[in-house]
Formats: sequence, structure tokens, C-alpha cells
Amino acid sequence: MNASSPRQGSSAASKRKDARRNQQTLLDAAAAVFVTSGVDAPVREIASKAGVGLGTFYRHFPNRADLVIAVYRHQVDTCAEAGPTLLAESPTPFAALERWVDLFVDFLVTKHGLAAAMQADTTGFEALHTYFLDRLVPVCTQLLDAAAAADEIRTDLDAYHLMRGIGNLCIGTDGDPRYDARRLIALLLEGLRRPHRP
Amino acid sequence: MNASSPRQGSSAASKRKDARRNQQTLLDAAAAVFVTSGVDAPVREIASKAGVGLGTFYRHFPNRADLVIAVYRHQVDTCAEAGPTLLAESPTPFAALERWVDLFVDFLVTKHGLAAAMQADTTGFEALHTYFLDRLVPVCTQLLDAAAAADEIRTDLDAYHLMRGIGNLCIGTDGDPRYDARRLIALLLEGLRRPHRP
DNA sequence: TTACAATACGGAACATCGTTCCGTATTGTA
DNA sequence: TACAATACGGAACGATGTTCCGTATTGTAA
Repeated sequence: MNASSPRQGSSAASKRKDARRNQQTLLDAAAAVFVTSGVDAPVREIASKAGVGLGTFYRHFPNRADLVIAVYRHQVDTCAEAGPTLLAESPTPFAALERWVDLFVDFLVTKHGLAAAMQADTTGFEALHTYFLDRLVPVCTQLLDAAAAADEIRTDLDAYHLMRGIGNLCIGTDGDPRYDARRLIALLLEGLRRPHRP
Repeated sequence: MNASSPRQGSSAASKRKDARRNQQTLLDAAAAVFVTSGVDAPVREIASKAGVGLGTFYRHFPNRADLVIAVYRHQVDTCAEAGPTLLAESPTPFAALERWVDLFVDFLVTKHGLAAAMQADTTGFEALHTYFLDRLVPVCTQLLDAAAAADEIRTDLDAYHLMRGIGNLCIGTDGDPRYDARRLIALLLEGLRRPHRP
């Protein structure tokens, strides 16, 4: 790896301005399309909306998952940064955890199909899965540790499991108005509460 | 609909014996392939394993989802029938519910990708989703009602939500040995317990 | 300003899906 | 044994993610 080699990839600023412009156009188009058609929208639709060819798309984003990450990176970071803030501002660590989970659920639920996409099962979205976890698990851990230290919750569930559980419960919130993921997540948190011991 | 029209579909016995034989061969091949490659295995792979053409496949099963239903129908029915039995044999309704959930989770977890497939989001598996729910929600309702009548659980969660929650939590149990869906499901049931009120 | 090399672009083409279609083969029966 | 109903096989279609490569654009050095 040569240190002088030009940077490349979805988040790097390219030298040529048409490239920079196209990258931003693609991100904007993707964000718009994701809102209406969900994160599973075809690459062609996004490229078309951006007025750009497929080659250009793949030049900027090696694959679909990288585009999704790029589109939501900022929001994920915001969610991550909210953790310490909530911990400082909330009456108890558990309350902070509840609020943070609410934030995370808000984020997932408003992105059609995002939660499902993160289950790397079918598609090649494992990068997405990994990014979310890398970024958010430490924050969640901090919240859980604080709540555990305050003796508010059990200690036998780690942040990874909690995050996965929440993510999974958010799957399929579109297409079924009956389904209320929040209620189940609230129940999960309820189950996490330490039963007042003798 | 003419009453004398010959029955057709995945569960009907055809008149010609080659048809009957091929249907069974397809079911066997599918069951075998599902074990190794998961329920998302390509139709071509199943047809090939059965030594049969694609046309034959689609003659017997209008689409992939119908095949999956056919393969697992018996096991789903078994699970449904276990509900009343457990209710009669268990010390308390809640214990019966726990055992039944365990049965259901066993079923889902051993079928790679089944839980994910039931989220009709991407693929055309809504028939699968519907079948599972139609068959199991009534059973689950019975268990919940019994537990509620015994004042063991809260009454603000219906069977549909519980089933969906459990199904969702089972998603992605393969491909990640760290993830333990059962623990989260146990926590969910814990949260469902009625907090001993004054 | 102008040539030109580096860079980026566009979209045809490929592989993999589920699914449909239709000419051919098999089967049950008169 | 002929023949009509039925079933079979697999080519072909449409959708998708991704790769490839000839062409166009851009920044820069002469």
C-alpha cells in the first residue's frame, strides 16, 4: 500500500469535481429514493434518479451496502453521540437507556427495510450490519453498564444481544400496521429490569 | 368454482402416478436441500436434486413459498397441536406457554433462514407468513388467555405480537454463533409477566 | 492556449434469481 | 392399440447486482 496513492472509496473526496458532484448527487438521490421505495430500491433506480450511469454508481460505491452505509452514517453517528448526553441528562441510567433505545428505534423504523437489510442472511449487507454494531454497541454497553451499576437491570445480557434484539424486533414494521415493534421492545426492556431481590 | 373440477395444488393427490411421485420427490429433495442450503436455496437446485425440470416444479408448486409451506406444514401442525396438550399437562398456564414457545423456537431455529423468509418484505413469502400465523396464533391466544386468567401475565400483548416478536428474534440465528435468540425470548416472556400488583 | 495523460462516465453485457410458456413425452382409458 | 388428457423439460423472459471497456471529461504541463 503506497501512502501517496490517491484516496478512493465512498467517503473520500475525489480530486475531480465532476466526481465529487456525482457522488453527492448519488447520495441525495439515494436518500430520496430510500424514503419512498425503501433501502431495497434497485441500484438502477437510484442511478437513474441521479441522472448517472451504472458504472458511475459502482465507481463511487463498490456495492449497494456501501451506499446505504454512506447515506445513514451521519444519522448513526448522531445516535451514537446521543448516548453519553442522555446518560448525563436523565434521572437514572435506565431512563437514559430507554430514551436511547427510543432514538435507535425511531431511526430504524423510519427507514423502510433497513432493519431487515441488516440481517446479512440473503444479501451482501454484512458490512452494514458490522458498521452499525461497531458504532453503536460501545454506546449501548456504556448505558447498560451504568444501569447495571445502579442496580437497575440484570447483568446477564450484553449490548450486542440487546441491539440485535431491538434491530430484529424492528423488522417488518412497514407493510403491517398491526405490528407495533415498540411495544415488544418495551417489554424486552421490562424483562431486563432487575427483579427487586430480597 | 366447479365441485367436479380436479383438485390441484401442492397438497392434492394427482391422478397420474408420475405426478404423485414427482411431487413427493420434490418435497423430499426440498427438505434435504433446506437442511444444507437453507430455505433460500434456488428453485433450480431443488428441481435438479429431484431430477426434475423447472416446469415440473412449478406445476406442483405455484411458487417457492408454496413449496416451503408444503415442506413444513406437518411440523407447524404438530406445533399447533402441542398447545392444548401442554396446557393440560403443565403446572401453570405460564409454564405451558414457556414450553410451547420453546417448541416454536426449536422449529424456527433449525430451519436456516425460515424466520427471515417469513418477513414478507422482500420476497413473495407472504403466503408463508400468513399460513404460520393462521395456524399458530389461535393456539398462542389460547395459551395467553389461560395465563392471563390465572393472573400470571399482563393482558396488553396479543398473540399476534408475541408470535411476531418471537419470529423476529429468531432471525439470523445462523451465521452468528454469538447470537442467542432464546435468551432474548426468555427476557421477552419475563417482561410479559404481570408485576405482582398491590 | 493547447495537447495529453489521468480520471471518470455510460451503458452494454454477464450471472443469478423466480417465473412463464410451449412443444414433446407419458399415462390412463375407450 | 389409438388417443386425449395430463405432465414433463428446459428454453426464454424480466428483474436484479455487478463487471467491463470504449468514450468523454478534466486538470495540468508545455
